Amino acid sequence: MTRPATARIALNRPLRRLFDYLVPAHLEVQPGQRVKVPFGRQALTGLVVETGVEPPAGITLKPVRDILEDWPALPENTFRLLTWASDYYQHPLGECLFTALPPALRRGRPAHEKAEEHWLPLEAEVALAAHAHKQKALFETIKDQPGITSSSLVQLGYTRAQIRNLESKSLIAQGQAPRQPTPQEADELPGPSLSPAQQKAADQLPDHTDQFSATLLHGITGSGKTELYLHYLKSHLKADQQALVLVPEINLTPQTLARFRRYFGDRIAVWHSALNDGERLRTWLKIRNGEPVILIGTRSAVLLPFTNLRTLIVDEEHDSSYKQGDGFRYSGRDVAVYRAHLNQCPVILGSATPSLESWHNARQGKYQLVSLDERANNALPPELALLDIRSRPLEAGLARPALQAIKETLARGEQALVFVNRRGYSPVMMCFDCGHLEECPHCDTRLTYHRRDRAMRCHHCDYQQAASPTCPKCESENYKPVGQGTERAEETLAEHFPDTPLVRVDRDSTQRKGSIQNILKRVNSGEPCILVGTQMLAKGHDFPNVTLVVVVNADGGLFSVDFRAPEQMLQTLLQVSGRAGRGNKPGKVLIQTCHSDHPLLRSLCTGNYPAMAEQLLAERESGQLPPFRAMAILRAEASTMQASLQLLDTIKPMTQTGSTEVWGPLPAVIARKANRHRAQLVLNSDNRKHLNHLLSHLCQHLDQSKLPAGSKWMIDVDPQETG
DNA sequence: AGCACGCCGACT
DNA sequence: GTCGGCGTGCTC
Repeated sequence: MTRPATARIALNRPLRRLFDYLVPAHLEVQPGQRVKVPFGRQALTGLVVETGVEPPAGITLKPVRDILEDWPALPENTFRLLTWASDYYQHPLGECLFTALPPALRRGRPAHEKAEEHWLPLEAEVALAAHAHKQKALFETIKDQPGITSSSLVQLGYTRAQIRNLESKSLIAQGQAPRQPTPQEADELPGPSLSPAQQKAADQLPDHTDQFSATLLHGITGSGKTELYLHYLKSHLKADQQALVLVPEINLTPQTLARFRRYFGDRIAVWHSALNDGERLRTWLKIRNGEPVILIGTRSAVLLPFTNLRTLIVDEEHDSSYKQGDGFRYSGRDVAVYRAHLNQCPVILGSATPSLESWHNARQGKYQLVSLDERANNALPPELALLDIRSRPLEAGLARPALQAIKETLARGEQALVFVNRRGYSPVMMCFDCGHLEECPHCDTRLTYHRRDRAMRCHHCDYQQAASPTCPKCESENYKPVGQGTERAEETLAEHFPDTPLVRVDRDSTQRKGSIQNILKRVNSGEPCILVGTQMLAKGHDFPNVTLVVVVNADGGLFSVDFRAPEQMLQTLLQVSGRAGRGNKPGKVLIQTCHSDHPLLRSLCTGNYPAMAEQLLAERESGQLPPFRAMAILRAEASTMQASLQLLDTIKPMTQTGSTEVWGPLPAVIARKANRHRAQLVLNSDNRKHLNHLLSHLCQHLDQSKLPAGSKWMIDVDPQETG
């Protein structure tokens, strides 16, 4: 008796289980392949996990309806990577596997792209109605860049209707794409030239792209890490090989891209949240087909189905945005390291302020440490100084000496940057008579005041209301914003420096597409100005004429409940300090604080990150915190706090094993979000393997047990936010 | 997650 | 009498 052909299939559903199907004789399936299957009374796209399985007893299998293509959408190494990640992060396999597919393929669409439309001009000049500015501009763009694609035009702000309009007037037509340089030609483009210090670092980078190595590249701000990446890829990546460069979302600017394109031409491809479904599918197919792309991408790019990936680079590896904050809570950086291991290829982690995890790994010899401690172009490191603001009069947060320093900087024809560390300092409206603070009706948070549209918003749910001109409680008119938001700093600076342009950079002022580009262009013109802004200013940008950085308040991270706060504070402050003095003029950084004798701030002023990292690591070790132990958080939410705590209380006994210490259950720092009451149990283990097994058991148990209505739980492995 | 089934309140 | 609210249970 021969067994019928069967397949075990993963579905894009939050279910920690797989489903078995019969495979009809006329179909052939293999792991990683997309299939269409009946599920309840719906038809879903599934991914084959295993074939020839013994189905559980007492279940009548349904047959696979069809295959979507006869090749595996997920090649073996990508499949193995995701299987590992599903187990490591305790997230359902189906959802993990589907994150590696572009939206079109998740929905069961066919795996080929619509041909790209390329446009050519048919006339040399156009006679259009005088008011048709957009159409004229569109025509000019096509004339300047013959062969430009519809999607590029849409990105430039034109609409498909406008394109169709010009086509109907026979002014443009679809035509041949400009010839793409072949990989060989891209290979012949010159590489960047390196300074002696850069060359010395380059010589220490791994030689082989066919064996695993992990390198931590610690390069101070302005030392030219990107040149090193480019040089490395130029000299080691072969013409038929693929590479991945992971970057934080906000670092993926047209400037970064242009730098890579200069050396690799059209071998460069991008992957980030702003791509549309068509662009996603096209790039996904390129990668799946093994085209020798160098992909610049954000977090999720590490999950793409590369078939010949020979080098991984993680830029700004300390950046907390590499950790996904909901759903499949993976770390793009950590998955990249594992992927390099699976592929037997090098991974380079670069940062001016490496994460303590990576620093620890380097110290233990798991990663090779390569240091680049000279700035490029003979620029000097900035000089850092603390400015104690205890009992000094402040004007919207700025002390007299800080204002004086700004004045002197402007007088020299240079630019100043005022950095507002907004963590914990959102502009809140307060009544100065009765002390009333407006709270979100659905969350345990304060509402934040947005001057632009006079709105009060909650940053944790979608609640908003109009700002009242008087105190909602006592109707006093003495109702004003407190704290040091960028808007207030901007006002005061405008009063002090009426003749100097002020440039504000924060989420509000840069929401419009391309507005940050305009801002940067203006700053780079070099005219004296004052930049005022938040985190967005801290990273990556190169402002050659900024010679002074003022940090309005450095104290946010010193006494936080989150154990990562001091690390993140130092990283942010060093990154923003790195904006000063990148050109040929020396830079100065003034850090306002109420704790000028705090050892962390003192060592910050030395600018010596390795010493700071050692100090922070010593604290982590004495507290038995990561990276000295593995941490996972079991979070619960329910309609009451009591229900959340109770759920965790019943689970707690299961988590107490020899190698695991358990804290809690405790209410989360923001105990109520969108009317859900949240609590958590923190698990700490000396042994990552034990912790992983414990979590697997826990999931199994929780999946089987019936939870009270409305209760939910989730697991966060290597949590970034402990609140 | 969907989707259906199921058992109680306000509509023609 | 029924349309529809969302609680609960199941999906190979």
